[in-house]
Amino acid sequence: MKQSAQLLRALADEDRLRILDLLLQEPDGACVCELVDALRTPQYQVSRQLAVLRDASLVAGEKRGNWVYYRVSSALPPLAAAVLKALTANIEDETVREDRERLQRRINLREEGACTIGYEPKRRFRERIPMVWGKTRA
Amino acid sequence: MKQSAQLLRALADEDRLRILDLLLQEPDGACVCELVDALRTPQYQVSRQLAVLRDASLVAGEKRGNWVYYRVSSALPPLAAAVLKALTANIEDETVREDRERLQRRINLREEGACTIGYEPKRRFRERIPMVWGKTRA
DNA sequence: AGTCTATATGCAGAATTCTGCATACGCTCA
DNA sequence: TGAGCGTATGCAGAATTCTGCATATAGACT
Repeated sequence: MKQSAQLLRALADEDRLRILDLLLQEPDGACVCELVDALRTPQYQVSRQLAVLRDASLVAGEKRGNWVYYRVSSALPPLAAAVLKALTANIEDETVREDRERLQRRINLREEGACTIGYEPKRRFRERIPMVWGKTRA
Repeated sequence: MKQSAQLLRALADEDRLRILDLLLQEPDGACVCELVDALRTPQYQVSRQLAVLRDASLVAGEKRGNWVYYRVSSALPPLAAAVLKALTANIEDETVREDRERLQRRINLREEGACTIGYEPKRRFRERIPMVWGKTRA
């Protein structure tokens, strides 16, 4: 019961729900800068909410080069699964729609399946990124 | 999305989950003093948590004489219904079991379906309580 | 009328959470 | 090695929530 309350607490935040919704759209993961762009929320906020979700075992992050790709945990507690299912069921939400659109646009900018651009000011494409989905170190 | 977060927020508390669990056991309602006894939590706390649940439209209260009987709202938002269903599904919880037992014992003390005793110190039975489920005034 | 009883709530101080900034960390590339 | 980048986090002040007490309110009895 106490655990359930804690779990619900981790879920009971609009930003975190938006993040989870986005990650559910991208089962293979999305990196933080992609989420930042989609949510239009400061990077440190997104990182913090991800930390909360991570502590609750709702998401997992994997580092690939400079980027960290997050995805929804494969084995969600039943309660969390029920919540997310019920959540994504009724989508008349403007915010959600826009978030998803922005994420999709951002995902389309990937090169060979990997994020290659960062944040606004310096946003320039790089040619040739050695690591693509694989580990960095040989 | 924002509404969902608010709803989850109302649910994300152990005491409130315990209350909801108890009220789900007693579809016809339980009065505050019965909940207080079952939860072994100060009366003002129970009243406050009930107020939170009431504000979230998760429970409804009806006054009968001095007593107020609460029950789970008949038309729960789908998200809340999903949460409560998932919650009451896995019951290996010691706390929940004890809560339910205490409530059941307390319910058994009712006379003609109505609560007739109050709180610990003065707990004495009264004979003849004019209002039973019905309105007080003739 | 006055008293008693069940429930609700105002309030102040404690505790927790939120917010934004600045910066730390780890990695990559020159 | 040093600069640059994506990400994480320490920190301080603001804001919110929690806690317990005391009391208010409404109804029911004498």
